[in-house]
Amino acid sequence: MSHLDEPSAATDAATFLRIQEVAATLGLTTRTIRYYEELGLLEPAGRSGGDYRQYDAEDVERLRFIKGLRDDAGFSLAEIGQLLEDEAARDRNRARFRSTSDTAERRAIIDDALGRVDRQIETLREKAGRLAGMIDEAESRRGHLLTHIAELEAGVEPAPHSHDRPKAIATTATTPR
Amino acid sequence: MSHLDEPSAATDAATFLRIQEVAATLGLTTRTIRYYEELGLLEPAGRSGGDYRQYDAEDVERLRFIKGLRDDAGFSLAEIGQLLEDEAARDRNRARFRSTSDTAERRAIIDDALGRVDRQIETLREKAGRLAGMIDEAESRRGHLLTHIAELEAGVEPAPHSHDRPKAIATTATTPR
DNA sequence: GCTAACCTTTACGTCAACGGCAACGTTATG
DNA sequence: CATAACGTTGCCGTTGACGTAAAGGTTAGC
Repeated sequence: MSHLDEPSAATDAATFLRIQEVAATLGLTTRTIRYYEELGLLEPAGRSGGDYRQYDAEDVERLRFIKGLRDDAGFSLAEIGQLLEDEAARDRNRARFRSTSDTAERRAIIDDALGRVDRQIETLREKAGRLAGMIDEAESRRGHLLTHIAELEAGVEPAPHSHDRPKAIATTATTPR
Repeated sequence: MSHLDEPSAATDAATFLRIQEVAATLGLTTRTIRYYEELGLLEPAGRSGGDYRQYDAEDVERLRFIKGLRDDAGFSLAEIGQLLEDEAARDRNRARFRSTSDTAERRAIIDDALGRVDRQIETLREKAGRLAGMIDEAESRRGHLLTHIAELEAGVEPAPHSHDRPKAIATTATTPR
């Protein structure tokens, strides 16, 4: 650590993480992180003198979000790329944002970002809705099972009811497996 | 579920669908359906004399459920296999269920199925919970953007703040979003 | 009973999402 | 300054989830 950074450099190195540390915190592999970068899903905050990737807290958050979209929401990396294209554009906007003093333009940029986030939220809500539908369906099946139990409890005789699966087709010799 | 089976079985063939019809109704390909069968995710109700697969309504429902688990919940086919191993076992149980008159045993079988369905529901709820968490997170980001807009509306002048990303090393990387 | 449209199995091809080397440079530490 | 531990790019391998084509057999309509 003989580099000349700053006079009061105590937490310098701590603010940046190397790829292995990031991978460990998030439960990913370094290969996966590099692959995501290769796909354009993220770009590390910086590089060291020897070209080591340096990640900051924002990068880690972004990766955590990506992992969530992958594991929790089940999106493909291509879809995730679509959802994040937004923020990538926003990152590029930040330079313009800082370089302009025009309040109207700043407002426009933020409005733009807001629209993108709203699209993200809607996409997630859509998925959550369909998932909720599936849960309802499963609970319906559960209720049906409970009904069957109730029938048994009521002392229903094992009558030879015939609402089971019909034998087969009547064309030719049916093959009962 | 189904009405009484009339002796006048004119809709015999109609109750069974061929693979292409199933694929069309569900928006799948025949290849996909055969592949799922190959993985043991389902088994068609029967075969015709010429070995054509014959699907009934229950099969279609099962396939729709599989598709939901894949698309809506984002499970892998292996995970889906785990979740359905349940129903596969239940199917096998149905034969025993019908063949026994022992109420206690019937009760045991249904209880077993109930436990499996409960596990399915819990798995789905878990996923829904994590998805809800992500939505909250996204909404939080949205709120933050609104705050920024409010600041602009309040007439905050573009002060030369210097908490942007430096080229190499930062002092305190508090990520303002 | 002929033909088109559908089905069967078998097998190889493909694309996404990584895993796992090799060959080499960088950083931390005794 | 030696050396282990970690990083870099590059490239090939693998697995999951199918697509696609071949070489036939089946079913439905005329």
